[in-house]
Amino acid sequence: MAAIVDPAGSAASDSPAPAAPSTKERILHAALESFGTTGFDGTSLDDLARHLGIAKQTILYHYASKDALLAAVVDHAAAELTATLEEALRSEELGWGRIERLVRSVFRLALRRPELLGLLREVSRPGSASAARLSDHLEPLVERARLFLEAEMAAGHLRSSDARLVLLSAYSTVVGVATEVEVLKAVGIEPTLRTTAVRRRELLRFLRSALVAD
Amino acid sequence: MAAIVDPAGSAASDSPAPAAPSTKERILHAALESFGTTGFDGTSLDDLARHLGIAKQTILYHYASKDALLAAVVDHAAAELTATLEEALRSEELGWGRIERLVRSVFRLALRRPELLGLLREVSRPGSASAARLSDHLEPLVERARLFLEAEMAAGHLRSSDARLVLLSAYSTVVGVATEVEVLKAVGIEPTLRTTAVRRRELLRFLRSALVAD
DNA sequence: GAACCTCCTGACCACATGGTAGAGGTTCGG
DNA sequence: CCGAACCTCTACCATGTGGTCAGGAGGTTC
Repeated sequence: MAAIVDPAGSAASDSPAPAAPSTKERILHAALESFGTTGFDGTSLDDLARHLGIAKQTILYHYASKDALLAAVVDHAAAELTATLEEALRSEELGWGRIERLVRSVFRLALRRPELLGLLREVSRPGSASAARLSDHLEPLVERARLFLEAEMAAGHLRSSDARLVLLSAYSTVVGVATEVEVLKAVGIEPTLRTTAVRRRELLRFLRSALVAD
Repeated sequence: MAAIVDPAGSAASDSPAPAAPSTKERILHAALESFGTTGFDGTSLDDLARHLGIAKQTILYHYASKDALLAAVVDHAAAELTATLEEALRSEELGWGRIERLVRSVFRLALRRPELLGLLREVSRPGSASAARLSDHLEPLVERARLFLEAEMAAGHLRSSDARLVLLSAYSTVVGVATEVEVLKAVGIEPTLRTTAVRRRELLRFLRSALVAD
C-alpha cells in the first residue's frame, strides 16, 4: 500500500561513513528497540517521540501510521537477520562445521542485539498480522537451511531427522537466550557472557546429538 | 473460544461438583486466556467484558484495577503450574525416570493450556512488574527442582552440569512449543500432536545427553 | 524574489482506554 | 418487612491514543 517514498537516502550503499543517522533512521531504530522490548501495544508514539526528542508528528511524517512503522521495523529486522545469517552461510564449509559457525553467529547477535530477537518473539505472537510479513522475508532463508540440512542428511554427513523441527528447536533456544533475561534472574542467575556461552554449548551439544551420526 | 468450561478432569479427584463458574472465575479465566495470547497491553477491559457478555464495571468490581486483575491471573497461573508440577513430582521415582515424567506432564500442559505458558512469556518480559510476583510463586518449585538435580548429580545418577541452566533450557523449549505456533506455521508445519511429540522427544534427548552419564 | 521542495512542528480531533459514582436488584438473616 | 451484604448495571469522566491539518524553517532552482 502506501509505499514510503525512499528519500534519496539510498546513497548509503558503499561508504561505511559513520554519518549522523537521519531522523528517519533514528525513529526506525528506536522503534525496533521499543517494540522488541516493551512490545508493540506497549509502545506509544508519544513515548517514542519523547524519547527521541522530536514531535510525534515527525514520526507520522516519515511513517504513515504506527502499523506502517511496525512493517518498516519488521523489514529492517528481517534484513539485519538475513545479513547475519548470510554472512555465516557464506563459507563453503559442509557438515557440522557449518552448523557450528551458524549457531555461533546467531548467538553473537542474540547477545549484541537482544531486542532484535525480542521483536521476533513479539511479532510471532499468535494472530499477529506482521507474522506473515516477517515469514515472507525469512522464508527463503529457512528453506535454504532446510534444504542444506536435508541434503547433508541424504549425503550421510548428518543423521536423518526432521530438519524443520531441528531448526525450530534451535530458534526457540536462541530467542530464549535473548529474551528470557527475567526468567534467568528469577532462577537466580545474572546473565553474563558465561551463561550465554554455556547455553550455546548446550545447544550445540543438542544439535550434535540430533544431527551427527556417532 | 467457547468451552472455557474446564473439564475439571483432574485425574485423581473425587468428583467435584461441576458447578457453573462464578462471574469472578469467568473473568479470571477469560483474562488469563487473553493476557496469555493477545498480551496484557493488547487486552482492553472493554473487549474482555464484551467477550464475557458483562459490563466492564463488573470486572472492576471484582478486581480493583487492571493491574490487580493481572496479579490475580498470575497468581492463578502459578498455582495451576505448581499443581501440575507437584503432581508429577509426587512420584518417588529417582533419576532419569522422574525427569521424563516431569517433562511429559509439562508438555501435556503446554498442549492443553498454551495460553498459560503464553502468560509466562508475557509476564517475563524484561522490566515486567509481575515478573517478580510470578517468580515469588515459582521460586520454591525451581529451587526444589534444582536441589533434586544437584543431589542426583552428586549421587552419580546424573552427570554433573549446571542444574539451573538445564532447567532454563527445558523451560525455553516448553514455552516455545506452546507459544511459537506462528513460527511453526511460518516454517511450513501445521502444529499437530505429532510435531509436539517430536519436540518432546527432542527435549528428552537433549536432557538425556546433558544429564545421563553414558 | 517567487515557486517549490523536504523536513519538521504546534494545535487540534475523534475515540478508546482505565477508572469512578451511584442506582437498582437479589438474597438472606432477623 | 427491614436492612445489609453482595452483585451487576447505566452513565460519566480524565487521560492517552493514533492520526489530521495547516503552516513554518531552510534550502534549491528559475
